[in-house]
Amino acid sequence: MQPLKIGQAARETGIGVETIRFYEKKGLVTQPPRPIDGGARDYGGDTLWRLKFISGAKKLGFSLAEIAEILELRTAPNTECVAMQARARKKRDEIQERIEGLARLRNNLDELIAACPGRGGIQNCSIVGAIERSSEK
Amino acid sequence: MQPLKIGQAARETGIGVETIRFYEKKGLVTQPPRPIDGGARDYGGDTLWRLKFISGAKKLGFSLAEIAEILELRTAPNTECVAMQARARKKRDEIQERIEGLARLRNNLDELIAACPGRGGIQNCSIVGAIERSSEK
DNA sequence: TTAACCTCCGTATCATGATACGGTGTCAAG
DNA sequence: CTTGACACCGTATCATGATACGGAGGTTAA
Repeated sequence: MQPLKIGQAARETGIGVETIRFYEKKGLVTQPPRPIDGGARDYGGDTLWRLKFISGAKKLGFSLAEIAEILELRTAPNTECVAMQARARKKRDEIQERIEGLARLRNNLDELIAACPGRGGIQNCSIVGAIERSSEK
Repeated sequence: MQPLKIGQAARETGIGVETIRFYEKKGLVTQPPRPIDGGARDYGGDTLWRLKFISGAKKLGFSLAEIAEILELRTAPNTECVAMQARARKKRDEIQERIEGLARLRNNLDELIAACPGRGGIQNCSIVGAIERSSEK
């Protein structure tokens, strides 16, 4: 397997070159060693796997900090599968809470929109008034 | 009506003093003029109204940039109520989209959690494998 | 009168997740 | 042998939404 240069790994994963370096600085991936004979570093193998994992986990709503934790979890010996399951559950519940909060928000806005007559000057707009009052809640 | 000092306005609105100053720098509220006789600025009247509006709009999920636009809208003469209604509708739709995206996320996680046996080493964890594969989608 | 508390203001720092810039080095094709 | 495309690396900048710090000066109550 010939070495995968950073630009190729970037194309492969859909992550920008600069972003890969950024992940290195953050410790999410270890910067591959420079070959003894010089030349470009090899971003294949485990590094590529990690980059793909990061990309996938981000799509699932995990923050970089959370991803870092999960990656450590995976690297640590003797980690049980159930620990990973617990993370996923926690994240699921967080997402559920965010959904519920947003749904409440949407319902509030629906009420405001329904109550607004949609004509006249903004000085008497019921939405503006309602937003003002909502600061008290 | 005696003047409302920044600290009092902060308590009244639940916004920090530093944050009010931050909103001034951002142009969300105009810094009230200093009284001719010196002393503290008066954060009552329109300024207080704006601070309350900002607080309320934030609770409805509007970003500071959006709030700034809405406040300009309200300040501009001849703005129609219907323009405000359109903003609210747009925001409502954005929130709806975010809800749907998050719900998809939650469903993905539910599937991962259900598929994971919850025992054994993390090297064979189906969740880890699934996250890796999800980078390709 | 003196301590405690406030205002005012500029500047710095934080978290999160990147992107951009500038310079040097290396390598391969034309 | 030169041009172009990368790699490499440090540093700077962006957006968002704040919070923190330091110091000068005003106000107030004991």
